[in-house]
Amino acid sequence: MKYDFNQIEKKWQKYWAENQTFKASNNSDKPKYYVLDMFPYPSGAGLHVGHPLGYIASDIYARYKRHKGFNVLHPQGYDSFGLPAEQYAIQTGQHPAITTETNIKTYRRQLDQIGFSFDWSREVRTSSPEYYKWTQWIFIQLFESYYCNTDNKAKHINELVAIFSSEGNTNVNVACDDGIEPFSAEEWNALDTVKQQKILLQYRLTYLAETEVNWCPALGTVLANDEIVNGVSERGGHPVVRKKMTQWSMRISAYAERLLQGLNTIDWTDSLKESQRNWIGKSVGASVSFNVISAPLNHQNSTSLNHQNTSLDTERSRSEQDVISAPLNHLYKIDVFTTRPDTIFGVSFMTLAPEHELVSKITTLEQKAEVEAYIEKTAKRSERDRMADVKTISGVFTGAYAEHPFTKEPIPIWIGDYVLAGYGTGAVMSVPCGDVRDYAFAKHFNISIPNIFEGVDISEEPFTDKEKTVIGNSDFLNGMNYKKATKRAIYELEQLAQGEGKTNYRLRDAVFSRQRYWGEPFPVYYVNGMPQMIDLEHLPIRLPEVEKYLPTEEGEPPLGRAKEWHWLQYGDDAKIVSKEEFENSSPQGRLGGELELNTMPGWAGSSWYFFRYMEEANREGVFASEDALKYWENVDLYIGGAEHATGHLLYARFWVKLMKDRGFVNVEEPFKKLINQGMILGTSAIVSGVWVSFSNWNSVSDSDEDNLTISEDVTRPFLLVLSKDKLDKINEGGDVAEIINWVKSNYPNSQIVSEIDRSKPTNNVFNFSAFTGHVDVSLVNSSDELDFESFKKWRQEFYNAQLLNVEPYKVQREVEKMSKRWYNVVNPEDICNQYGADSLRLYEMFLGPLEQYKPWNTAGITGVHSFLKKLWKLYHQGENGTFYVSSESSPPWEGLGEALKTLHKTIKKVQEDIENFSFNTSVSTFMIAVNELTAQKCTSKAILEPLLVLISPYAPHIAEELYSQLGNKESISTAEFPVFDASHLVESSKNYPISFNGKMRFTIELPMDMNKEDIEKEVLSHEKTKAQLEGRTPKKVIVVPGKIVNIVG
RNA sequence: GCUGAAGUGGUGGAAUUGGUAGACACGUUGGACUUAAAAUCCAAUGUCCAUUAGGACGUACGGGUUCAAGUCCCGUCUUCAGUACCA
Repeated sequence: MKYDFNQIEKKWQKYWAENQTFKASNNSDKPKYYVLDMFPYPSGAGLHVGHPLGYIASDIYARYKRHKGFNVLHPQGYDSFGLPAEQYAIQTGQHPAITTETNIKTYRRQLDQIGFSFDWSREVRTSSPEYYKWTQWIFIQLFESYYCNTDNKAKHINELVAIFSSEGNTNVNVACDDGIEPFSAEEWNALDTVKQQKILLQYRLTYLAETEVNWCPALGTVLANDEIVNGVSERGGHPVVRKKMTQWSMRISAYAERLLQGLNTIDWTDSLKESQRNWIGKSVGASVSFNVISAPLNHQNSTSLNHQNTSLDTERSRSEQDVISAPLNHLYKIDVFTTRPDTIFGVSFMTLAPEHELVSKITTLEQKAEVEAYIEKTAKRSERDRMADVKTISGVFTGAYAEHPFTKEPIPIWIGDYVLAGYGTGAVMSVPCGDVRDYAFAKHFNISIPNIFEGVDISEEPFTDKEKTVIGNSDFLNGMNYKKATKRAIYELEQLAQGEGKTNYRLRDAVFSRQRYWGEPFPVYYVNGMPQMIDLEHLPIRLPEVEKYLPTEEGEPPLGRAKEWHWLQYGDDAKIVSKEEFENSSPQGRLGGELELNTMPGWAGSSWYFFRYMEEANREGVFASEDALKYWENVDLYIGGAEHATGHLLYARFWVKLMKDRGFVNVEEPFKKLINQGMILGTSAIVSGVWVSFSNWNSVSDSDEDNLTISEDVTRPFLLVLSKDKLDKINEGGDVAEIINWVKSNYPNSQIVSEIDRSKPTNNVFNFSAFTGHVDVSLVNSSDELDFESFKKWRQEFYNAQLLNVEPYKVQREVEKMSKRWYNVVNPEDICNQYGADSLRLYEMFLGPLEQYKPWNTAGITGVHSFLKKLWKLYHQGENGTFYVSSESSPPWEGLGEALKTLHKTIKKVQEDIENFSFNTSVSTFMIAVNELTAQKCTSKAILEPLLVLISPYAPHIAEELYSQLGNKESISTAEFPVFDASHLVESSKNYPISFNGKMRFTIELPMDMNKEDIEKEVLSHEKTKAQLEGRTPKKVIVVPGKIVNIVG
C-alpha cells in the first residue's frame, strides 16, 4: 500500500470539518489554553511558504495541548480592512469588499490545505459590520473616558463632569492637554454646552485636535512621512504642503507608565520588550523654569509679533542699549526638561528649537535678521534631512538672556536645530561640560564651558558618566554624587518655585483618523462643530456607498462623496440621510448632523479581536459575553511577526488596559506569552549575460538579401546568456573576443562598433551591454539548472535569448526576502500538491529555530518527505507492503526492550522540545526514532500507537490515517500524550570516551555501575592507553562516572 | 552612537548543568536495482597530510580560567534587527 498523501490529507481535512473536531467549547472541565496567531491581511497575492511558518508552530502547540488534556481555543480570522484593497478599488472601481471577499476565499483554501486545527466557527473579519459595530463601540468608550492619575485608571467622563461642577478643575490630577485654563465650579456651570464640550475634549481618552499633516493637492490625499522625498511626493514628484487638519487622537500617553510597568509581567522576548520600552522612552529628571531677563523693546515693525501685552508697551520707550542692563523684567520664562538637574551650575547657555514660540518674542532687534534667516533656512530643510545630518552644527544667538535660578547670572539664549520642537518643551538648558551636543555647540560658537565636575579634565571632551560624577564648583551641590545632587537640586528649585521633579515620556498620542474609504467609520456626527456619539442600539454605522474611492475635489476624505451621510434621529428612530433631507427635517426634538468623514486606522480592529474569538455563539448583543471573557481571560500563547512591536502590540495593550479600567474585561494584558517567528527568505535565481543590440538595420542595402533575413530575428536586442564568471570578467574589462566571435559567426555580416571605420557608411553594427536579472524560481530545477525554453517564453524580451557555451545553464543563487518582485515566491499549494501538507509542515519546522531568519530551499523537502514514507512503511511491513502491526500485549518479540527505549527517548525529547518551542529538533528526533524502529523491525502496537500521538501535532494527516488503520474509531487529536517512563532508558553499560589532555582518542565499553577506582584501573591497564602514554606516567586521571575519563600527562 | 540578537562543514542546522564538535537533513561523489529515467537502497563526505595505520588543525579573531571551553571571563572584528540630535 502506497503512501497516498493527497488522498489521505483530503480525507482527514474533510473529516475534521464535518465533525467540527477543533471546535472549542466554552463549557469544559478541562483547563483552558488559548493559542493565537496574528490574523492575516488577505492580500491579492495569496500566501507564500513564509506566511504559514508561525501558524504551523502555533498549530503544533495547540494540538500538543489538546493531547495534554487542555480545552484549546485556536481561532483564526482576517484583518480585512486595509490599503491594498482600497488602492485596487481606486484603480479599477471595484468595491473593496468584493476584492476582500475574493482574497479571503483564496486564503481560506490555502490555509485549509495545510491542515490547521483552527476553530473556524469563531472566525472574525475586521471589515464585517457585525464586527466593527464593536470597534465603534470601544471608540465611544474611549471618548467617554478620562484618565485619573491619582487612582491610575480610566474612569467615566461623567465623574469628571461632576468634579468640575462641584469644584472646578484646579485640584484634579488627570491626563489632559497642555495649557488648560483653570476654572472654578461657578465658571464651569456658567459655560454653555459647546464650551463645556470643548473643554472636555481636552480630557477625553480620544479627542479631536489640530494636527499637522502632509497634504498633496495634486494627488488629493494625505501622505505619510515616508511617502515624501525632498519635499515632493515620492510618486509623481508633486509638491506637498504641511496642513493643519482636525484629527482624532488617542491619549495613549496617559497609559505610558502602566504600559511600561506591564512589560515586567509578561513573557515576551527581551528584544521586543526593549523595543517597547524604547518607544515609551521614559526619562526621569526635573522641569526647570528660567526667567528671561531681557526682552526686545522694539516690535513696531514686526507684524508677526503682534501681541497686546500692556507691560511690554511701557518697555518700548527704553533704548536698545538698556536691554542687557535692564531691570529683571521676568516677562517670559523658558521651561526646560532635564535629566541632569545636578548639573544646573554648569549651564552656560540655553538653546531653543527654531520653532519655539518664544523665539520671535525674545529676539533682540540686532539679532532679528540673523534669527529669521536661520529659521527660514531650517524650515526649508525637511525633518528627514535634519535627522540625517547630525554632524553639522548650526545655530544663532537671539540676543536675549535668561537668569540662572541660583546664581542669578545672565545666560545667553541661542536657537539651534539640534533641539527638537517635538520633544520635551522644545528648549534645553545647555550644560556643555556634561553633554556631548551642548559641548560641540559651545566649542563651535566659542561659548564658555565651565567645569562643575571634581577631578575630571574636560578640555577634550565632556564628562557624561553619571555614576562617577562628583559635583564641584556648584555652591550647595559641591561634593555630592549624581543621586544626592539631583535630589538636592530639585528640592532647592522647588523652594524657589522654579522647578520640580518630572518624568518625561517619548510616547506621543496616536493619530486615529485616516482620510481613507476602506476602514471603520466613526460612530460620530457633528453639532456646532462638536462631536456627538451615536448610541449602541444604532450601531454599526455602515460604510456608505461612494462612486469613487478618491478624496473629493475640495480635499475631503472619500466619505465626503457619500450622498447620504447625515445622521437624523428623533427619539429611538434614527436613519442616515442626505444633506438636503437633513436640512429640510424638523429641528423639533431632532438629533443629528453630518457624520464623520474620516475612517479609523488599521490598528483599530486588531486591538481587540482576541476578545471576539472568545464568544462561541450568540455574538449579537455583546462584543463577548461576560462568561466567555471570564473563562478564556487572555491569550496564553501569541505567535506573530516582530514588525508589530511598536504598533499593534502596543495599541492592543493600551485598549485592553482601558477596557479593564472601565470594567469590560478582567485582564490587564492581552498576551501572556509571545513569540516572534522569523522570516523565511527566498532563494532567488539570477541569470547573467549580455544584451546584443544591432543598429542601422534600416539602412541595410537592398542588394544584401542575407542581411535582411537576419534583421527579422534581431530587430530587437537579444540576450546572450553566459555564466556569471564570464560576465564579471567582461565587466572588469577582460576579454570579449568570445562574444564577438559568437555574434560574428552567427551574424556574419555584422560588425562591432569599435571596429567600424566611421568615415564609411556602415550597416549591421552591433553593440552589447551587461545584464543580470532575476528569473522565476519555478524555471529552475533543484540543481540550479535553468529551463531555457521556458525562460525564453517567460518574458517577451527574452524570446530570442541564446546560450553561449553553457549547457545546461546554471543560475546564480541569492538569498533575499521572498517577494513577487524577485520572482522567488514559492506557493504552499504547489508544495502540498507535490509533497503533501504533512511534508510542508515538517519541513517548515525542520528548517531551523522558529525565531530565526532562514532561507527556503524547495530541494531540501525530500528529506522530510522520505521520512514520512519511511514512517508509513513502518506500519506496512506485511506482504507486498500491506498494513501490519502486531497487537499482542505481552512481548513475544525480543526486540521490544530496544524499541521501548527508542520510544521513551523520543517522548522525553519531543515533549521538552515542544515546551521550549524547539520544533526543528523534534523533527530530527522523529527521524532518528523511525530509523531505529525500522532497523529493529518493530511491529508492536505498544510502540507504534504512542509514536503516532507524538508525531500527530506535526504531521496530523498521516497520524490520523495510521491511527485509524490501527483500529481506532475516534480522531487522534485528543488521544492522551504518551507518558514518559525513565525506567526504559536505564543502561547497563557506558561507552566511555577516553581523552588525553582533553582530546578524545578512543572509547571503552564499561559497566554503568563501576566505581571511579575500578574505571581508572580498567582504563589505565588498557592497551590503547599504554600506546597513547608511550611509557609516560599520567600525572592525573579525571574520572567522571557515566560521562568521561581524562588522562593528564 | 545606543539597545537587542547572532557568528559552527559546500548548505540549513544539532550539541541539557563546561565532558566524544558537526546529530538530523540537503547537496556532492561512488555503487546496487532498471532497457532507461524516476523512486528506492548501500557507502563515503569538516580541512589538511598519509597507500594504509594514523596524525595535525578545526566552532569569527586575540588572550584567559579549567584536567577539560562552541559553551565561562576579558578584549577585538563582522553580520542582522530595532532606535536615534530624547535634553
